[in-house]
Amino acid sequence: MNQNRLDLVFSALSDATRRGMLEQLAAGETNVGTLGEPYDMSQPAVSKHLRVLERAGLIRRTRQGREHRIRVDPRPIEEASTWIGRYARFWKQQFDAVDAYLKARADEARTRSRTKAKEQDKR
Amino acid sequence: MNQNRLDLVFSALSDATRRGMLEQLAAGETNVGTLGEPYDMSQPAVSKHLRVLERAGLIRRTRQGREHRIRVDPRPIEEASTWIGRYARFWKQQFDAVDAYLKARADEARTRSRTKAKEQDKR
DNA sequence: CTGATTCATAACCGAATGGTTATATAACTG
DNA sequence: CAGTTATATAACCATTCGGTTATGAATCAG
Repeated sequence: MNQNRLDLVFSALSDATRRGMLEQLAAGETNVGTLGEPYDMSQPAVSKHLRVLERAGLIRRTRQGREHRIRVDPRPIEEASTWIGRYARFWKQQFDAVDAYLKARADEARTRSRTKAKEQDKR
Repeated sequence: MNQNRLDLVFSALSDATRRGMLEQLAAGETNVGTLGEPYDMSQPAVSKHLRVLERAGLIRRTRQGREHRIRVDPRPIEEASTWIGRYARFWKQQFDAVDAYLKARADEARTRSRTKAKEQDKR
């Protein structure tokens, strides 16, 4: 399908191994072997995970002799964070609004609990 | 593989159709048919996308007659937002620190070059 | 009851995913 | 030079994914 950047980033982040690699890279750039050490998988499997992260633009690599130094490129993460953050904020706000509404209604009900009979809800 | 919650959420978000559905749901809860209208795909395909969102905990459904009312559950998105937000903030901070360092070094180099020029004058 | 509407499920298909082993390439080491 | 090390690539495999068509089940309308 039409794989845009956001698709690739979220897809790359959907694997715990790859998220772990990114977190490991937060401690500083390393080579491929070191990145793969924590995981019980073959070297080609590690190589594939890195290729996925690279295709998503989440890492960059530079050759230093026979080693590949891997470092994070924070820009695509920033993009994804923006999307998801905007969305999360919207729902937090919705939740807070409903919360405030319910609280207000509870207060109101308390103050005129004897005068009011029954409220009809809309929708 | 060992599919934890974060895996499922990011995986669900990695498809533009599903992200679109979530955005559509921000306008309020709807039924399955309405959710699928914007997309050029069969009804079972829509149903499958909803199942993916549901497995990830991103939506909830309630039956009303023959219709299914779909609404967002914002909690898993909040979780994902937390992970990615923390990560994005870390890298922004790193970037800012490097930026500040480079700027400081540039300033220092500027003053040093003036000093060096003076010393050469002395010679 | 009959027929239409809303949705899910089953069965299938091709492509992508995540893993493997085996092999290739390039750089370092003695 | 030969041997070791770091990494990628190829070929393969099972599973998942995103789509399809066909069918089923429940509810609504006349």
